[in-house]
Amino acid sequence: MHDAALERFILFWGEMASTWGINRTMSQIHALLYISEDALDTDTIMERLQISRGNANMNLRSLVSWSLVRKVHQPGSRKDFFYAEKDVWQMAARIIRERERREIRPVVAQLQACREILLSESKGEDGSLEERDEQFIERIDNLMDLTRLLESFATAVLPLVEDERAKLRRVIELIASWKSKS
Amino acid sequence: MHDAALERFILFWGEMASTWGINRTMSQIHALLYISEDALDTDTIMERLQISRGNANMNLRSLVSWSLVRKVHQPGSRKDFFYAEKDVWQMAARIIRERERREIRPVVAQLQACREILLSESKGEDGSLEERDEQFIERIDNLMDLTRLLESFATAVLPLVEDERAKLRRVIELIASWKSKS
DNA sequence: GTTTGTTTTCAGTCTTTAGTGAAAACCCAA
DNA sequence: TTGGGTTTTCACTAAAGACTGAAAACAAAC
Repeated sequence: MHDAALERFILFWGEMASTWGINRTMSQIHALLYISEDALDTDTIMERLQISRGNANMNLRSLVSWSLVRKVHQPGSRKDFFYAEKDVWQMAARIIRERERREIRPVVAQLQACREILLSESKGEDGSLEERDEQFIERIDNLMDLTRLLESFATAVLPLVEDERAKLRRVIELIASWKSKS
Repeated sequence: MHDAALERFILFWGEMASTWGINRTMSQIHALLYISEDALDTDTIMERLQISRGNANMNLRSLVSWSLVRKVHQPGSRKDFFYAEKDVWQMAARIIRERERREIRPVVAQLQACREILLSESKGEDGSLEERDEQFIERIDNLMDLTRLLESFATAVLPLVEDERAKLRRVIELIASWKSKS
């Protein structure tokens, strides 16, 4: 039997997720499904992880929205079954894509907003900026550069993960883009 | 005055951090120090962010342990003052290094432990493994590969950020290591 | 349209994480 | 070694986030 190992895997996978700001239960469900060859239904997951139906439902939907798990039908049953992506490269790619979309992209917008507030509120009588404010803007700009690099890196690295053959070509492009930034 | 912009920057920087599993206040202190040209003392930070002494102290220490902020002395005062790293590339490098050390590195050890439990508990009478368990081990191994790639990527990308001149050389090595893995 | 099996929602509760503030420890100068 | 300024600790409290369970909504079969 491999129950002890599975138990341990599920627990630590959940812990790890929570240090990265991801819901613990969501990650535990993911761990369970990743190891299961078969698609599982909600009741099986509830029982295995000792969680409520609401909790299972919410986190399964969340996993589906991250494209890490998909709903599948099982002929002869009206229930939904859930099956996890098994290719770790695809897994990584999907996590990168979603975090980029949900959490990196909005940062540029926020920084831009700060920049605009600064420009509109900081102008002196003669339209010039104080040194202090110029420095502030410069630091905001530096963060924007960093954020944009992260974004472009994410988009550059994704096809690399998803399509083995495209790897080298994309890395070359990546180097070129780094060179032009420095 | 740039107070509205600073306020906004501090708030959203804190929000962003918390979606990445980083303490909100720690990140707000960091935002404040990053924008300040001068080193600030604990009381100034407490007053500016409306937080308690204990909270300020704890999070400042944490920022120092991440190498994002350093304690500095101010001649004529017995207080500690705090000054944030201003180079965003250094900042990124330090965050990557710490997260790698604290949160990626232990994953390999945990996965290894799962693997060992599996091997020791799953052997049949004849020392062979069931198909189910072999599949489990294979999936654990795939996660270990991914984790190791993340690790090696982190170590490869760090000098690249820290030393502009080493950039190309390291990327070349990176490509080589990817090639040998695929 | 009704029954039956299933999923979804959500107000209330629980758990976990973060923050407070006062007391203790620390540390230097006198 | 004593005193005053400063930092650190920690038991307690507050806030945030996650979970529950029962009721409502839904959907397929009859």
